[in-house]
Amino acid sequence: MIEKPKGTNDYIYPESQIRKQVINQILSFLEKFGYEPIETPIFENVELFKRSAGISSDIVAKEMYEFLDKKGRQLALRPEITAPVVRAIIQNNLINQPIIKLYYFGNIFRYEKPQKDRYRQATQFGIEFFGIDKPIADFETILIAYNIYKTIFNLEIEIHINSIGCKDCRPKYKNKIYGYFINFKDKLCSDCQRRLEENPLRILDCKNTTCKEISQDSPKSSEHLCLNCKEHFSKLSEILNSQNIPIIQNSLLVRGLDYYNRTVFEVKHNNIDLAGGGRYDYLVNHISQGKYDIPAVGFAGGLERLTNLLKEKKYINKLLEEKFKINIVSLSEKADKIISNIYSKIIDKIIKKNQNIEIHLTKFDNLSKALKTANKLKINYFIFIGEEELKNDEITIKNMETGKQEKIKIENTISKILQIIQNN
RNA sequence: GUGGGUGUAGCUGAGCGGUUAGAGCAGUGGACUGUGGAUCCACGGGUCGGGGGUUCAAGUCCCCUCACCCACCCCA
Repeated sequence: MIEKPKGTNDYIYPESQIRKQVINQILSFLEKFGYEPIETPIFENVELFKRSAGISSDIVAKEMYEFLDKKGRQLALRPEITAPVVRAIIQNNLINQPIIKLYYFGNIFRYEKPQKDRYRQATQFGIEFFGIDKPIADFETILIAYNIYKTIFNLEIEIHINSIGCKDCRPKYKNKIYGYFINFKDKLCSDCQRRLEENPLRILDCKNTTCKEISQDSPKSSEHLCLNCKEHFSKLSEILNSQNIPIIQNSLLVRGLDYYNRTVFEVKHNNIDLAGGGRYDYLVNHISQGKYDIPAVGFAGGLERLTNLLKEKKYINKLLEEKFKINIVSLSEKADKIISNIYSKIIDKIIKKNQNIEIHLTKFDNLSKALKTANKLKINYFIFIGEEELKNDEITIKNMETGKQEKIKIENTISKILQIIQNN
């Protein structure tokens, strides 16, 4: 037996149905804000990720699925989707538009040790908003992320938010942090001793008790922002507060991708990170190698974390409401043609009227079995022709809930069925 | 990548050195051959995750391996 690769999943009913409905709700919601869909390849040149998400991030440095194709091109399965979107808007000359609002939905791949909520092939949705560097764009992005979880799925969430500064103030802050932690080097955990040299900001994120205590008195990013960054962040906070978006200012929040600047945020439920994002004003410049310079902000959310959570919350029952089901059954070889004809006509009408019903065509030798099967399928109306009906050119229609049934002439079947559908 | 736990029928669980691996649910057939859901009866289904070892004897003990789960790490 060949089994699926580690960290991957098959999604079968009912989970496949839940996923479909959850993602449909999210995507149609995003379109209300004027976002348009974009699709990019699931593999790209390795360089795209190394130069954007950053060589110092674990995602790129340790977790990428890299491979050579038959001509020796260095490729990678995408570990995130922001860099590909940026690449795509540059390559397709969308860059001249004053603002660009895009959303995506697709798989990402990370070579990690799998657990619940964490798979090697995962599904992300997200938005990217290009063209506005003002806090109002950050606000819109956070508002959308908030409403996806709060309004659509009714989840209690926290928005953690921070500003990590810009290319002017961030290096200075980094130096301060380094200068602070170097004094405690021996007390830091082994990971943090390594981080101190690679990216000292990450120490702020450490869960080790000693490191946490040391971090308490470290220089706070909010106190080391330049005036512009400080103003940007305080304006954003003001707007969010005025709209009663429950934010938690978390000066220890540092995100794992190198391209962020200024605003970074995470959407959390209990301790689960549902989504993360922020501003990346230099990424377009970076990927276009200095040709274009466009500010941007966005976020990405994980579909699996959301659906796993919804399963626990029993929200899914709502998503799996039964459709109205009709079963058309032949009980005799001689009835097959008539039944098939009725079936195809009904299907034709349903398609034209866009009715939300489910229709099953079955064939049994014995009525008892046919009914048992219909029962398992949770059929609402059971319609059949057997020897008895054939004698008088009739068809029997049975309501499975009440058990009531009636015989009608075959030629009246379609209009009767349509009438039943209409009434339900 | 580090540490820990789990893996027995389609699903959920017993069994923890000793007959032919046991149960509930699900499935199939029948009681009931043109009327379902209920009940009763019968039946089918297992390389006990995989490989190796210890032993007269291994689902049970040991080693390796694979997968899943948990805590780190990291992150969606």
